[in-house]
Amino acid sequence: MAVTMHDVARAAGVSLKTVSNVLNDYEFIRDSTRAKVQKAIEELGYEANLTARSLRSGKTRMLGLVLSDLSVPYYAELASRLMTVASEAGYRVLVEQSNAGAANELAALHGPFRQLTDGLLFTPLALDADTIDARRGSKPLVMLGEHILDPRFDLVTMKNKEAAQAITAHLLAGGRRRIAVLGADAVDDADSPGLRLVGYRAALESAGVAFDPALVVPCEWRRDGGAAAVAALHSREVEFDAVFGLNDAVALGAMHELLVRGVKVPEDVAVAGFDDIDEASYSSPSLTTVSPGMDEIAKRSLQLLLDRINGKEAAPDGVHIESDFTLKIRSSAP
Amino acid sequence: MAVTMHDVARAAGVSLKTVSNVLNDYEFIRDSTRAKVQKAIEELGYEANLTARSLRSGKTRMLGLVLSDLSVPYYAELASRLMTVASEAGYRVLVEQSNAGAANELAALHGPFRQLTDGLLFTPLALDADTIDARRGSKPLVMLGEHILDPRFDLVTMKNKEAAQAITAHLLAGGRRRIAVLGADAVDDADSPGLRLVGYRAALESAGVAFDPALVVPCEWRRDGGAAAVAALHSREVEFDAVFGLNDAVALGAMHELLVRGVKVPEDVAVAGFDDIDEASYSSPSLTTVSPGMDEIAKRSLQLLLDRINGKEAAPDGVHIESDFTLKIRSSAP
DNA sequence: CTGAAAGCGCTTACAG
DNA sequence: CTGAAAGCGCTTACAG
Repeated sequence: MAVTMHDVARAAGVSLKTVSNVLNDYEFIRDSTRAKVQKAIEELGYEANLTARSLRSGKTRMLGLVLSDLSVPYYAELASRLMTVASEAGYRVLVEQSNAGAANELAALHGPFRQLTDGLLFTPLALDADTIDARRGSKPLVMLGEHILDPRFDLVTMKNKEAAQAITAHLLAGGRRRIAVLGADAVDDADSPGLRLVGYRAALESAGVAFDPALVVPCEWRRDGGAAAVAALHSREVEFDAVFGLNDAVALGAMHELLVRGVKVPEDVAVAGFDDIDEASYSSPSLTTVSPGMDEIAKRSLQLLLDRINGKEAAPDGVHIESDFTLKIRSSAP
Repeated sequence: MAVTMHDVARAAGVSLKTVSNVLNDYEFIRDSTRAKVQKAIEELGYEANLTARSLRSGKTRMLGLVLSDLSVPYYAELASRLMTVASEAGYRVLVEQSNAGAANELAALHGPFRQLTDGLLFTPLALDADTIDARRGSKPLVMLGEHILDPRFDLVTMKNKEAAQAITAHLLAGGRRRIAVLGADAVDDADSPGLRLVGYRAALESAGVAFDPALVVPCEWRRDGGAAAVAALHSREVEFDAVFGLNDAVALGAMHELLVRGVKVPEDVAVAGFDDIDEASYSSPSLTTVSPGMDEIAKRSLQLLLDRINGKEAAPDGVHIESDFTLKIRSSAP
């Protein structure tokens, strides 16, 4: 049996409430009383029972993080940073992997997972805004990423269009004219791929280069997706002098496939990505990409969520935070 | 206010205990009673309060996972698999990052983190066996990795020595004679680096190749560590025709640095790693490495922990599980 | 500034 | 097979 507040109260010769007051930093306690209680806590090695505290207070001091798959480097790096920031604020992060499945996303939105957390950082990939709004529950919910862009929600996003436009402009400035885009459907939508494609087209237009739908190849946002997309371009005999992978994994997979096929990077084909995961600095050649400001995203999304939890942010509509980006020019597209 | 068991009991016209029996799949309930209760649960949308259940039962159905840094690909991939396996067993995984610091490891071993979990998967890097044993607490604890090899603990390890020996033998069979080892001190100890170094030396000996301490370069097990180690070898003008990075990150960082310096891989220098992270298949050239059986490690370590929690594994001494390895021969060292 | 009491929502002996 | 009661260890009004 663990030591309880009762034991501490008895040892210190005070009531339960007084122990509670000391534990919760209540202001008006006589110094002598506080000292007695703290001495008893030390001597008995008392540790507050978090479960009991949660049951009574209704707060768990855990935050939920829903993402598709923790083994995806971008998510792993984001989760790691979020945990660090959360821990400084006295919170833990409980991760739930959705595998981008609607059923899993729905399950994370209420049910046990939600119950265990005081607020949710949610990267939706399958559900739409109305579905989420209908089941959002009463606890704070902050959306990460671009799948949902709806003023009803708190959103933390990156400047997808502007960043994609900037990196495409960089490729164009390097003399590239046939820039393949890997990871988007030719259909424009408001999702991350769609927004990045819009940026790509805007850059082409500014440079007076015609858009060729044959250069747009849909694929999974993974290394093998990028590799398969390059293979598809080759088998269709589409010519290109640059590749813009809509995330780093796609770009790195594409680069691998190009090099395997004897294509020189960047001499024959320049390669650019998006995310600036750690690996991008250490690939060979190192990968030109966009840094979407992951530190800023981690810090500000967590702060927003905590402000909602503590009632410090009271805007009735959603707050929209957009992180800044920077171009990382490396060897794959100098 | 959420719906409680009281509400369900009232709606179904039964007692609290009966509702509890239905929820906990107690055998001897009349079908008609069970049906009544289930109907009430459905209609009211009742969900059990996990915090209350935990307080009463002393079980949280959460498992702790302590590792140095979730943004390290090997740990991210392991955590992802563990979460998937745990979730199938009805458990969640709470991750704690230690940054390989003794204070953090100690804090994870008891205190709030331990309280929140029914058992711990622990990757110690800083603490020694005696310190851990003194504070291990009463809840199940399974050690991952080789830092602690002590029969007092349940251990899940990989065949470090044998695997390192096998991959070194592969490099030797390819005609390499000056194989640099990155990521070990020249001192043999029983830790992962030490064991892998022992395997390396055993392979040299079998092949009748003399061991040269100048080829052993200590470094952090990260991409930048591998890169720095290659730079150090070059500045010391040590000649070598192969690199064995003691994990994939080191090998990939080393390969990057070699290519940047105009060294051809594998023509001039062959490169091999250890771990078989996803990235190893997609680097350029793709990385020859050892797959330590991460799926097996995830499954068996979790099973062992659950068996301890449920009292199914009662061996008084620690159980030692060793996963099998396979060589992955790729382009960096064919 | 401190105390006595109630109650968060469950599970678990104990009866019957 | 089911019920009434106690209690897990806290926090929170309510008094004083």
